[in-house]
Amino acid sequence: MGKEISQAVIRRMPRYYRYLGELLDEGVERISSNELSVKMKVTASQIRQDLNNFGGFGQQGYGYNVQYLYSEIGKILGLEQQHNIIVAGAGNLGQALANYSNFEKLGFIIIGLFDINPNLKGTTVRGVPIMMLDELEEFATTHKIDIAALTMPKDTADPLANRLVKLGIHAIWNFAHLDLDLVEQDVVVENVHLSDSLMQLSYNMLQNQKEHHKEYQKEQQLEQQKEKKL
Amino acid sequence: MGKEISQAVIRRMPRYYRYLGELLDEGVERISSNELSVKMKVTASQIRQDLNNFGGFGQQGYGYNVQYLYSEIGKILGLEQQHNIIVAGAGNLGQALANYSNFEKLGFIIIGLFDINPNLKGTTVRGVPIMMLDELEEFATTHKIDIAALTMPKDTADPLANRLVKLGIHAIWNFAHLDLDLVEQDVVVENVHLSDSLMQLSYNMLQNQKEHHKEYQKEQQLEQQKEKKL
DNA sequence: TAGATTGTTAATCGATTAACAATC
DNA sequence: TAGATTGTTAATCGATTAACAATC
Repeated sequence: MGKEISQAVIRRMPRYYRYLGELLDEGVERISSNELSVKMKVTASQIRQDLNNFGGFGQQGYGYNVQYLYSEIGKILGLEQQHNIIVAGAGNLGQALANYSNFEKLGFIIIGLFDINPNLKGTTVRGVPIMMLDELEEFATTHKIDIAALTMPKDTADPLANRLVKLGIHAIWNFAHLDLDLVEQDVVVENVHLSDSLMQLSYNMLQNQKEHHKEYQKEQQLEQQKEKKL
Repeated sequence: MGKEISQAVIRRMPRYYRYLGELLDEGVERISSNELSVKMKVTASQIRQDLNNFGGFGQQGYGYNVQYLYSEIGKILGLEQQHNIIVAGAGNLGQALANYSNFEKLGFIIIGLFDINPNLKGTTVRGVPIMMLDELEEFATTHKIDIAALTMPKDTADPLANRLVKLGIHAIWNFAHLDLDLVEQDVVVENVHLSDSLMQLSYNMLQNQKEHHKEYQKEQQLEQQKEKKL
């Protein structure tokens, strides 16, 4: 019952949320799946199908109320509750995350950074304290931690992830370039593999170039044929 | 002819590449699709299908030569050529990218950071110079730029992206939280939307909790039934 | 040669799109 | 009421898995 909603659908929800947020800012009150589909460059059918996985948020003959739909998608994505995040690894990436104020607007609050570099001990990033990793257990007893972001080198990620899970953290935002090998089940992991993303870009660049080259060759052939005819 | 290979397949290629690299480091000489499928937690069928989009890299009765397959996938992903990257936005994220040495191992070299903050002018990150955005055009005439990473605030992303495209850069690695609106076609864009990723994590956390709650309730019911019987 | 394992075709499954009756 | 647009069912398309003949 309540068959699982596919991750393909889930991945699209934040994008809907973003567009609806923009419409809200622009003061738009209502929008039809068709209008939205044009803006977002997807089919209206997909929008309606996606939304109806979660319930009927629209009204025949009217469309969707932007404010209402926006807040409903927020609820679906769990944004009405605050999420406390710790970042394991206070290197550049970790500090970049702590500095990124947009997460806060969505209710994701970074409450602490952890590292092993003693030089960082006691310093802060945008008011967020950097602590030593061996203070983690103590910190966990006095703070509610919902999500741990892993931004440390990949060779230390596995044991640390398992240590975090033991502390009761069941959501990991993994920036380390490996697939975590977790002892315990039912931990939610979201991977951000930047080099994978870069390689995908690289592949698509290459394809793009190849297509160009083909087109160029075709043009050349046509020109040669023209010349022959003259 | 040569029907397009789906992005679903492309997205998996870097992961194959990563696992093969690890096997190579471990000195493993050959591997069957079945062995690899166990390691990677995918089906052997998928591995063979994916690879055969690009050609027959294996040998019946033997499997795949790790070294060979690794290098072939590297070629497919365009890793045998160097890619020069500039980063537009030398904030924390931009600097984090410049500091991340792993990209270099894959042939992605960050050759310059650009920002509008005059305090950053003349400074460097890991030897990479930070320049002012108005020096961009000049820099482009003297350097080959393959990829531009956008890490600046989203309201400046669109015009800058179009400015980059005009300079002949046709690959954009977009970290700004919007869908770029590009005037010119045939630009390859790879989006990294960190807040989207975080929202997906949030959704999955919520689902996970709900399932737990259900299981817990079931257990409670069972216990109550037991008690009644006694 | 016999055994193993690929490459590839066929079957299944899931996701997207189209169509339209329901209804505001 | 007539027009618009949803929610939903049906049709199509694509991706994944299974099966097996080809072949090393």
